[in-house]
Amino acid sequence: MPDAADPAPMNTPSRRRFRREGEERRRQDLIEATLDSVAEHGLQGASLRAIALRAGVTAGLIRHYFPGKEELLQEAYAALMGRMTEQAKAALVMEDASPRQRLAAFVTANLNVPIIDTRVFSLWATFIGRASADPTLAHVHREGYLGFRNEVEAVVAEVLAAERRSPDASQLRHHAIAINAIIDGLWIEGCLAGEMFSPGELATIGIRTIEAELGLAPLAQLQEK
Amino acid sequence: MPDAADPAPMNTPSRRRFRREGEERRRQDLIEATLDSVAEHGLQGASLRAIALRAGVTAGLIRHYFPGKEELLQEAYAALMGRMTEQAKAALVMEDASPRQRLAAFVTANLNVPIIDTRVFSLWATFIGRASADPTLAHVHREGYLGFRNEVEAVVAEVLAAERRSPDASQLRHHAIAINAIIDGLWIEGCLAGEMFSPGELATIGIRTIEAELGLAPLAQLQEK
DNA sequence: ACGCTATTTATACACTTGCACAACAAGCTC
DNA sequence: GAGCTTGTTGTGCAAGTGTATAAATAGCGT
Repeated sequence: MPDAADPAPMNTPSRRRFRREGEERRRQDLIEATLDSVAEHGLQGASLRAIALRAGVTAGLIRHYFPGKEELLQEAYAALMGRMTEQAKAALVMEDASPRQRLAAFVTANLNVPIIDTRVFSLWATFIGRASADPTLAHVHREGYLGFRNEVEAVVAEVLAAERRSPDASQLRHHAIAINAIIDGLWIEGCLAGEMFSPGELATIGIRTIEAELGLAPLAQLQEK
Repeated sequence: MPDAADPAPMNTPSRRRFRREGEERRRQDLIEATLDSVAEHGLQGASLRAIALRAGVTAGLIRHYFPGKEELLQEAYAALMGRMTEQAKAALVMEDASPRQRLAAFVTANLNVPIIDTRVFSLWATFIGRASADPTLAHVHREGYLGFRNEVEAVVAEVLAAERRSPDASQLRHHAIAINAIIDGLWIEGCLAGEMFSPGELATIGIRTIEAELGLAPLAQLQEK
């Protein structure tokens, strides 16, 4: 049986065809391929060859864009964190909404797809497990965490102000820490055991718990039409 | 310069000295060495040779106690989870304590050393990052999580019963989910940024938030003498 | 004191890994 | 279209990986 896949068997240097992509495009593709590899097989499975295969290039090219594997992983983590916090904050920009509605929307957004997602959780856990040993990863995390918490603190301040309450800085900080913990904890439960919860259940629990934490009368039913 | 480190250079088969340990002892040592390796350098750094070096044996021995690396890692994770839930539950066995005191003690125990610990967190995150891809790890986690949540639910039921309140199963479940999330979330914050909180602060926040969630009057100050 | 056996070491092997470097060609500039 | 830059490929290498297996010895039963 002749080999139909190679019609010209003689003198085949047959180097692989390729296209030159813009630098930014290539870097993003490589970072995305890195995140996919890490999510599927962990840091162990994220070899340069596996990443390159996924990105549709050969392994050597990676060294042309990144000094080494470590830097690629760090940039990938930074990109992941950036996307996560960006999505979370996007839920806060609502015109013509009361602070309380914005807080509820924020919680709901954080406790549903696409933020509740096993792939993202897998990535988050894998990277953060190395944060205590890798100062660069630790720094990236710290930035994202503080940004998130400050965002929470700002909304909480608005909500309480709308209720004619004026908490001091310490109380505000405690509220933000607690609310952050509630969202994080429910997010983890949802990512790890999503099928144990009915749709929207986690968001409902989150809103109720946060309202209790802030001492707000639970008027959740009134908002439903 | 003569080699002072080898006083008998001729005929030195010089096989390494060793002691035979009991099976259980060796297995535990290997598991501990595995956890240490994973905590320090992640799953990538946990090579059989690194683990064996830490355990004071040679790499080949591992295959005498475990079918392969994967099984060793699974048993290590199971051992870790077992230890964590055991420590957590230990805080619940208190004689002559009101349900509410037991709940507070449970929260306090979970939000202080040794449960708040960067090494344990690093291990937890590393393993759980692989749980969505490895059914065995996922099962180990699920067991531990449900055990923990049921424990929480039981204490909550006692606390509410002592308050002459009789929640239905759904309310109880929601309380348990929320409280579990609060503890998990604060645990993560403490592990990742312990120096941002004063001693006992997380436990205080946790207790206050949980009491608000359960609708209990905050009599925390009264318990302080 | 002497085997016996199971624990332990040591070595070998096939394979993967990250990185270095030379060869090549895609596509812009003139 | 010729020439040049540089993005991209392919190959090579030393180090490290998990696993297999043979050789050695520690420590028990007798």
